[in-house]
Amino acid sequence: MTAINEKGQTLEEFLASYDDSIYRHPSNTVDMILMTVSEGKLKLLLVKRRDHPFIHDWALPGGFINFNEDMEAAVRRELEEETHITSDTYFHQLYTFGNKDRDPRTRIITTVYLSMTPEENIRNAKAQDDAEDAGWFTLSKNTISSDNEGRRSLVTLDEDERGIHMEYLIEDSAMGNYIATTSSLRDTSNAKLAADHIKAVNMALDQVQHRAASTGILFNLLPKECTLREIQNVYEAIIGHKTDTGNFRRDIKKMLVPTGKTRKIAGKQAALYRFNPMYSYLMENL
Amino acid sequence: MTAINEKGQTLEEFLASYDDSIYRHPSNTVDMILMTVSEGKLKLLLVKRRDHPFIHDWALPGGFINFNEDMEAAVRRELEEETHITSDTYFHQLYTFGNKDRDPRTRIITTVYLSMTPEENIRNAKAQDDAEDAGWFTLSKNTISSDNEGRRSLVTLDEDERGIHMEYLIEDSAMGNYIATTSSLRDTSNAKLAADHIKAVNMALDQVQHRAASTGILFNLLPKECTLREIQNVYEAIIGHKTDTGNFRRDIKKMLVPTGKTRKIAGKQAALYRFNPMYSYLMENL
DNA sequence: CTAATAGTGTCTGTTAGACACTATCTA
DNA sequence: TAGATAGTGTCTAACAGACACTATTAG
Repeated sequence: MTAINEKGQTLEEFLASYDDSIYRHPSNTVDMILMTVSEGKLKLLLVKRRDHPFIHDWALPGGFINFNEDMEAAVRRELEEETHITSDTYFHQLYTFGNKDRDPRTRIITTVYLSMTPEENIRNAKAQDDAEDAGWFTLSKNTISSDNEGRRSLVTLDEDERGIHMEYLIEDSAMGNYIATTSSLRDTSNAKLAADHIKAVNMALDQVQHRAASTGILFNLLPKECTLREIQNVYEAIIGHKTDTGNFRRDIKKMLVPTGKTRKIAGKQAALYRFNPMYSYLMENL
Repeated sequence: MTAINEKGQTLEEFLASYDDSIYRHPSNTVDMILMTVSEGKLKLLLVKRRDHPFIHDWALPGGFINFNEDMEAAVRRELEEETHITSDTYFHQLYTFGNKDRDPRTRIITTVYLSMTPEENIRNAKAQDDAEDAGWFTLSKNTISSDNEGRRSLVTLDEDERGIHMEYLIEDSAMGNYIATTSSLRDTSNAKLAADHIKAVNMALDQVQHRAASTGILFNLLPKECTLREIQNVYEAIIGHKTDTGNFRRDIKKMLVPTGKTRKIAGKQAALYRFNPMYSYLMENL
């Protein structure tokens, strides 16, 4: 392991002479799509920015990655700050946004993580010091037109307590061999999302809706043991419409193990199940 | 648009006083999974590192993102350097790797892009100044065991001219609601991949194999007009095994438009088709 | 004619959507 | 008993895998 480079340096000598301070470097942040299901609706946490830039806009919670901090550690830190829970919250990487002009402060490259937690794990996420407010927004996406040229959809974010309504037009169109997506604020609403956050929200919605059917991702929104009806309620909140109970039960059972236990809300007792990720299609799929 | 923050600053005043030079910043790079199909095999371009760190290891081609350069622009720049073509090469973002110790030089956060190009577009990719060699490696992945606990697979990278063989063991196992993946160099081979590049290679293989069946991604490996047999050859190279011709033709035609033209290699003339991305399942899927 | 490539037809088991039905518990 | 929740059974159309078959061209 004492290989030498063309300048005759060992690795240690090379590293000692390595200096990248002559270059200006981007800043790196993590942002967080934090989803939960509450009252049969898919919800997203947004914080209202207290300072420039994008002052008073609603933004994804997030922050800078410390130089000596793993990206996942930064996500966990942000999650704990927002949800006040230290237990493991599920998240996975969604996308990295790095357009050079996406933030007026400096070059900021942000990696967005999609995280989910059961409603009961959230202790009233409250505004942090960099936010003047925080709220859970109901998320939905509806196709308004679709043909061989492309598809147009509407992504809406609603917060009832504060009466906030945001509406973005998403256009997917054929570009050679792939689909290009653009998004634009639709009406002169009373609020808007900061920076390019609508892109992340739209990607997250698409991904969650797609994976809800083929992977066990929705179990991150449920307690470890749950009834078939609870699973179906979460599924319907994600996809945005009702689905057939018989068919849903027939199919979801392939991913479940009965616990033998039961629980009752009203009427008949309901059997409790546990999710086994290896039984799901996760292995075959992505 | 002259909103004022709590310090009484306008956006302009805020930006003038903004200074993040007191923090040490990570470096940001893009790396590239460049795939093509040649002689019925899925190939990946790797370059052999000329300098520390990971000297003499095989690595994904890539480089630093300039401070004033969009990430996609950096990818295009790297692609042109490697393939010597300026025409549009397809690519999409795969994943961002940012563990704090992944590179001994400094904190380096790299975003990996998956790109594909038809074989005829490659002008003999040659080693750049930071590489002492470059080669196209045949990629394959085989499951060696699978049960309710997890799955073990082997990813192999082979280069015949130089007689290079690399073999990595990939282990997927159930962790709560999701699947954790680990990878390890399997045998004491004559070569290995730099840094954490095997993770990116494995993710890329999984993603391409999965998407080959449900999206039109493989058309990025083909000329604009092609025969059904050419499409099937590329498909089989990606998934790594033969498939039924009748069934494949029946299904792939849903994404295609006949051009009316024909072409002949030997035997019967073959009809030429063109891919229409909107006919594919891309819209419904991810 | 044969060899080589291109392309079709059909059977069958599995799956997905639609929908009508039964079961258990409380008040 | 009614009302609420839990859970089942069945029909059918669409789809996917297996596989046998026909078509066109060169020499």
